[in-house]
Amino acid sequence: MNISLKDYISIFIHQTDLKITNCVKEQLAPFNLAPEQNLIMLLLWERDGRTQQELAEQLQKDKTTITRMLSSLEQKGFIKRVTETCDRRSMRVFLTEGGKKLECKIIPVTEGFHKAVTRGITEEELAEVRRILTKMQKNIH
Amino acid sequence: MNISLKDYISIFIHQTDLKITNCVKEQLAPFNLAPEQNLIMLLLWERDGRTQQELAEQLQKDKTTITRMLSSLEQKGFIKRVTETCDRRSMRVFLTEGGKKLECKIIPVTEGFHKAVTRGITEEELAEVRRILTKMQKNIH
DNA sequence: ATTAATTAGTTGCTATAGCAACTAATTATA
DNA sequence: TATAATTAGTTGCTATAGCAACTAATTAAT
Repeated sequence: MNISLKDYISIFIHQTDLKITNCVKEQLAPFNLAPEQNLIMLLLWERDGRTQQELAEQLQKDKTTITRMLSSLEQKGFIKRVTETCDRRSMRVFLTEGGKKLECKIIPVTEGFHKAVTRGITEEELAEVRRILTKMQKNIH
Repeated sequence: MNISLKDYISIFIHQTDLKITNCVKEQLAPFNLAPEQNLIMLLLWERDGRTQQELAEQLQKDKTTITRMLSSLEQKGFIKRVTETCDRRSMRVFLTEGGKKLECKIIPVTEGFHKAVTRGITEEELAEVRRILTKMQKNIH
């Protein structure tokens, strides 16, 4: 990697993220789940029946991205969408049986990955990274 | 954002990256340049005539991604691709006049963004973030 | 009550991002 | 030299990611 590019912390963060995402992708592939789809499933395993709007807020993503991720998860048979009767604009997202069964297989993978990625890194160091990244996030707002 | 999701440092890094990328995207939009396309241009402004293979290595990206980014940059008229005579499998990427003219407009934007994102963050803190992120990158290999 | 504004979700567009499979060209090997 | 292996790049596929523009439904304002 070129030195002038590496000097930009933004690019360094971006490339770290890419590597992490690729690794997660690989580990989730056997379960037919993509990394971001997994985040939706994590929220639904905690509590399903959320609206798409709620999912978009919790994941801080555009609603169009959520629509498409849910379409994919629906096609895979992990979730179903039900129109809310009291507000017919809203869609509530529920787990299917297949979606529910996935939980006990995926959680160990997710936890295992987190342990692997933070190996040899102290809680203080993680807190420091969080603190500085938070500062960067605030700087661009 | 949900607490259990926020606890995963990978997700926190991912969301930081998304915010940064969106901000860069906004600043580059007036110049008809996307964030990753800008990285290719940065490399070419430094030295053009690189092969696609070289660009892929320097940006640590898949060659398919590079092919498509270059197609887009070519369509926008910023670069041109020339088949290498001594090895007709290779393509050398050169700046067009339009691509060359872009440099003096873009560099201040890039530098300005870097200054903004690192405002109030010391060199030591940046080095610490780099050190810990590097550790994470190594952990997943 | 009618109109205006807002909200939830979808579709079209573009941009990243990588894997698998492919072509074409070059190099290595038998 | 003929074949095998490698290399550079492209195309098809899927997955993220967000903006603009849209529909449909609901709520607010006149």
